[in-house]
Amino acid sequence: MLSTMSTPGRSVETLSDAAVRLMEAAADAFAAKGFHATTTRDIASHAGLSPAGVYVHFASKEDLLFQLSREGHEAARDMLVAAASAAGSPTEALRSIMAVFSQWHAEHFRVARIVQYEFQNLTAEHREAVLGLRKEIDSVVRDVLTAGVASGEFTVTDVPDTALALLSMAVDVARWYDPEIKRTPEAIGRTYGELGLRLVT
Amino acid sequence: MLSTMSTPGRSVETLSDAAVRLMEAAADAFAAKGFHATTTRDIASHAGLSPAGVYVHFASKEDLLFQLSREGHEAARDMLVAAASAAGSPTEALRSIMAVFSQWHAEHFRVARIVQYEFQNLTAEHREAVLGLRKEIDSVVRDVLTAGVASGEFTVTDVPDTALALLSMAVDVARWYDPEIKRTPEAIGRTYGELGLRLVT
DNA sequence: GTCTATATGCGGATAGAC
DNA sequence: GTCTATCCGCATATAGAC
Repeated sequence: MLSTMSTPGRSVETLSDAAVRLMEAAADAFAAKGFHATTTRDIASHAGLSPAGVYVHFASKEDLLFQLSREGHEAARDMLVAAASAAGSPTEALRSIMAVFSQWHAEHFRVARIVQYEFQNLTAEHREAVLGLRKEIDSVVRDVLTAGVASGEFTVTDVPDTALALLSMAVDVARWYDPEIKRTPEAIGRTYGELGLRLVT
Repeated sequence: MLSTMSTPGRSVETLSDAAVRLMEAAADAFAAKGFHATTTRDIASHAGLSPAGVYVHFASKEDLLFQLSREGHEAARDMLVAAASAAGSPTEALRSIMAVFSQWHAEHFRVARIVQYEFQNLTAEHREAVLGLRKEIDSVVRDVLTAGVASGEFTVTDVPDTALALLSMAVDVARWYDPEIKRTPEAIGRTYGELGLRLVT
C-alpha cells in the first residue's frame, strides 16, 4: 500500500483504510470548526488512532488539508466539464452546470467549505497548485456564457462579472446548507439551474 | 470613559481610543487569518499595546469578535432598511438594496467576512443575539420581493429561495473582493443592482 | 503501522507594580 | 490604564519501543 506522502497525486482508491478514515475525520472537523480550531488529536481520535498515528499517513495537518482541497477541486472541475460537454446548447449547458455545481455544494458541503473557505490556510506552494484548478472552473462558466452570447441565446453585459455572480450563488450554498433543512440537494440544483438562466436572458 | 465590558450596547463614539485601535487591529487580523489563527498578542501589538492591554477593554478575544460582529450586522441592517424605505417602488427598492448590500460587502470586506464567516466562533449566547439581526436582514429582502410580486412587477417562483439567492450574490462579494482589483465597490453595487432585477423578472 | 511518552513552543488570560 | 512577568494548559510533531 503506497503512502499519501510518497505519491501525492495518486487516486483515492490506493489510500489505506486508516488514511481514508483520517481524511473523513479531517473533513468533518475542518468543515465544522475550521482548520485552526481543529486539533490533530480530534482528527486522530475520530479516525480511531492515537495522536501520533496521523503522521504515518500525512506529513502534517496542512498536508491533510491540501489533499482534501485538491480532491475537492478536482471533483468539482470534473463535474462541471462533464456537464458542459454533454449539453446540446449554451442554454442547456448553463442550466446543467449551475444545477450540478449547486447540488455538489449542498451534497458535499463539508468538502465544499474546505474548498471555498480554507483555501487561505494552505502553504504558498499548495495554494498555487490549487489555483490552477480554480481557474479551470472559472473558465468553464465563462466559456458557456461566451458561447451563449455568440449564439444569441444570452444577453450578458459583462461575461466575467456575470460568471462570478453565477459562481457566487452556487458557492454560497456551502455556507448556508444544513442537512437538517427540508430542501434537497437535487431541488437546490433545479432551482439554481433556472435562476442561472434568468441572470443571462 | 465607559468601558466596553460595562456597557456592551453603547454606540461607537463612546469607545476609548485604545478600544477603537484594538477593534481595528482585530478586524484586520480576523478577516485576514480567521479568528482562531489570530493571537491576542497580534491584536495587542498592532494596536500599540502589550498583550495584557487587551483585557482592560475587552473581556476576552471572543468578546472582541462579538463587538465586531454585532456592529457589522447592525450597520448592514440599518443600510438595508434605509434603502428599502427610501425607494418609490419594489423595482427601485430591490435595485437599491442589492446595490448597497453588495457595495457594503466590498467596501467593508474585513468586517463583512467576520459577519459572514466567523459567526460560528461566537459563544452560544452571542450567536443568539446576532441571529436576530440576521433574520431582520432576511426579512427586508423577502418583504421587497413579496411587494413586487403583489404589484405585478416581479415574477418569482419561490420568495424565500429567491431572497436567499440574491443575498448569496452579495454576501459572496466579501469572499472574493480584494482592494487591489480594478472594480470599485460602487461599480460592483451598480452591477448587482441590475443582476438582482434580472433574477426576479 | 501503531502505540506511549514527551519535547518544545505558543496562546489566552491573570497578578500585581506603577 | 498600561506595563512586565508569568501561570497553565494545549497543540504540533517526534522518538523510540513493539
